[in-house]
Amino acid sequence: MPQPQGSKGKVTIIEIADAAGVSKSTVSLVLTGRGAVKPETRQHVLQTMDRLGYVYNRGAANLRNAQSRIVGLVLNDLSNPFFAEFAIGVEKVLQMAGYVAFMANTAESVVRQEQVMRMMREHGAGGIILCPALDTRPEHLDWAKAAGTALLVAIRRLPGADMSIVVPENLLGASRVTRHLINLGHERIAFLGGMHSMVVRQERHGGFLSAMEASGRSVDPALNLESMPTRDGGFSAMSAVLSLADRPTAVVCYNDVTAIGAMLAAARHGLVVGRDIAIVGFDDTSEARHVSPALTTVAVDPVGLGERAAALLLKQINDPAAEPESFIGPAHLVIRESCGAYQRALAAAG
Amino acid sequence: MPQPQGSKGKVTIIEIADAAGVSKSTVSLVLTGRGAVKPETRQHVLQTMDRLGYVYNRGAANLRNAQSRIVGLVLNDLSNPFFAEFAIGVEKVLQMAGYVAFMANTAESVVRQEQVMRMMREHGAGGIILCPALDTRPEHLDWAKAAGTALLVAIRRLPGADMSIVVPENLLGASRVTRHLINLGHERIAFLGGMHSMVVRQERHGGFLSAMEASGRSVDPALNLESMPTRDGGFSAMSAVLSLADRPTAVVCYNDVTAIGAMLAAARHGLVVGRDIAIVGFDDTSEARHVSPALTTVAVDPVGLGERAAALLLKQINDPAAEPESFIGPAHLVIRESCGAYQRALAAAG
DNA sequence: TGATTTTATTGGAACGTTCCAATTATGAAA
DNA sequence: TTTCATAATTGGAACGTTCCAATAAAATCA
Repeated sequence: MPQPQGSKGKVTIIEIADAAGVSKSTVSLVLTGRGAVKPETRQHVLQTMDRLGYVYNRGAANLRNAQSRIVGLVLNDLSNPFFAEFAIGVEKVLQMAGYVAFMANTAESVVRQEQVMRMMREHGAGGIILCPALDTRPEHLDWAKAAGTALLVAIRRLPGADMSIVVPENLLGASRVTRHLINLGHERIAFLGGMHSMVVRQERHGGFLSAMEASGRSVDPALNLESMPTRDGGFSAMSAVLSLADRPTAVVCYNDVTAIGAMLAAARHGLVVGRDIAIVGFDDTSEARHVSPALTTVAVDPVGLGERAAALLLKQINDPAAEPESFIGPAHLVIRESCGAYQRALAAAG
Repeated sequence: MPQPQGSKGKVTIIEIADAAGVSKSTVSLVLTGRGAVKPETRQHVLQTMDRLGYVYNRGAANLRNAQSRIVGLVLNDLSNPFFAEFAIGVEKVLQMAGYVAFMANTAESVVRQEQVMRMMREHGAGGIILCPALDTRPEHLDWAKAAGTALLVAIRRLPGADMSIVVPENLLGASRVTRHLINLGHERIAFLGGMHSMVVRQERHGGFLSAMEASGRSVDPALNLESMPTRDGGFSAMSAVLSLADRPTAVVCYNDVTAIGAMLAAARHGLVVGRDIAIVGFDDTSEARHVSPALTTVAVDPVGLGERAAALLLKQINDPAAEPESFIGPAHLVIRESCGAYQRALAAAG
């Protein structure tokens, strides 16, 4: 049985060498560009590769020199556009650096997270960017130090783990948007959404508290409500708030999706958001812009965070001795309609 | 200089063998589970691995048996939530099958697409799911047949390429939503958005035409407008339509994002969408639900398409001789407010 | 020209695994 | 027991690459 060219058994460096009449070492040299090889030889080898449809086997190469140029990206929730944009940023800089990325979605499951990270390691990932699933414990990540694998935690800070981190300025962002509401004259302000076990909530709620306290406002514990970080969660938390005897006049939400749920609930109760009640979110997802009234929120540039995370990881990979480093991404206020600032300005002008 | 355990040089099968007092072959057997090995031996080897922090080197293993369990996922636009959800579906079934996925975003660039596919191949991807960038030519994909790599095209059909395909029922979906408008009594209906070179547009426009013709409506070529498939594109195309002397009463848009742009333009012209004019989209992205008025559109279940694509690719990988296979995913009408059906029903009832 | 440096090329031993054929241990049948 | 069959285990040759030391060819210098 004759073997049709390139049908099954991949063509190797040796076949290239034979076909081009040189040694495999020479072919390797043109492949890696490391040694000195006569231009005409290089040319000839190159076109032989082209002719035979050669494809470089990095697995084999890595076996010897261990520099895989693969990194893993592990996301807790890809269905959230925030993480999708984060992924875009990560992938962009990796691609430019000649790396390729494994990607996995854990859907908040620590066991899936464990599985995919192991898988990625087995396949030779030289580093991993992890957006940790909800109840990830720092000790779950100890293998990284032991194995010398670069590991970077992003978006959700992992308390107690000393490694590189890329997160947005949750505290400052939340305190800014709260201060904005205070400046608009609100006294009773609620904080709504997210579960208290979430670090991100702790940070954002911390920012909320600090702004409240800085302005001398009192914080009513009845106005601090947890919920799942979903639209439905926001809806029911807001409904609960509205059934209170002493309603708040403004609500700071854990993130945009809970804020949108909260807006729905407010509308259902016959309130006009932005006039009868102020609602603000966090993240500035694209939905924030399109919802009606448009949502006042805090923008954190997920693409930029992704780029930063990737850049930091690459640095860590290339210099394993480097100290863990942190990047805290800026968070700026985006004023739209849901806080009522625009209406108030109109009223003031009129 | 002593070598601290597990610091740099990864621990190999041989070190496990030595530590456990067996041969590397035995270790390999417990690893692959292929041969017969005494339960107690297996146990002992297993815990030795655990103790020394062994991680399986699949690269090395693949060198010999070539079954990489890696597949690539190449997306033309991850920032579009539609593709993010598609990716979720793909990744889910891959993960369940014990595969790991490379992921890359081409941002509609064929050269990036070429690069990442080559990269993935070099890293041993056994198959690739490709959502092709805009002007991908079928001949760009010829390497796949030659190299025997499983390749599946998703979402955007590639005319002239005979390979497995997973796409939604664009034609039927568009004809359904058009028929819906016709049933609501509309006579002059425009088709708006997308460039005519896009296959998806051709299909959707085809569906539009077939519904129009089936109902005896005449189609005015002036009511067929191209635009970039973006919000801005939708906005300007809609503006152009509205400046026409003989305006349409309904507009079928290429997809949700152009439809949302069109809604903005209509509102800017003082029209109330759903009352003064009907606007419908395609895809049922999450924005469709949240925009106001909520967008009537066609849902195509991107997660399901992703799952199907992955399943099909795995099948193809495991049986390379199999014929190319196609899956055309269902597309069903989602009636919300922007088409005015609800108002019309109210009016009829009152 | 011959001696010397520089530039190109090359075999062969790794790298961490699997697989085959060969060997040894175990248990059942005689 | 001895004899077989069967179950466990093992050494060594692959797999496709890189790297090192060694060699061959070409260029430079006296």
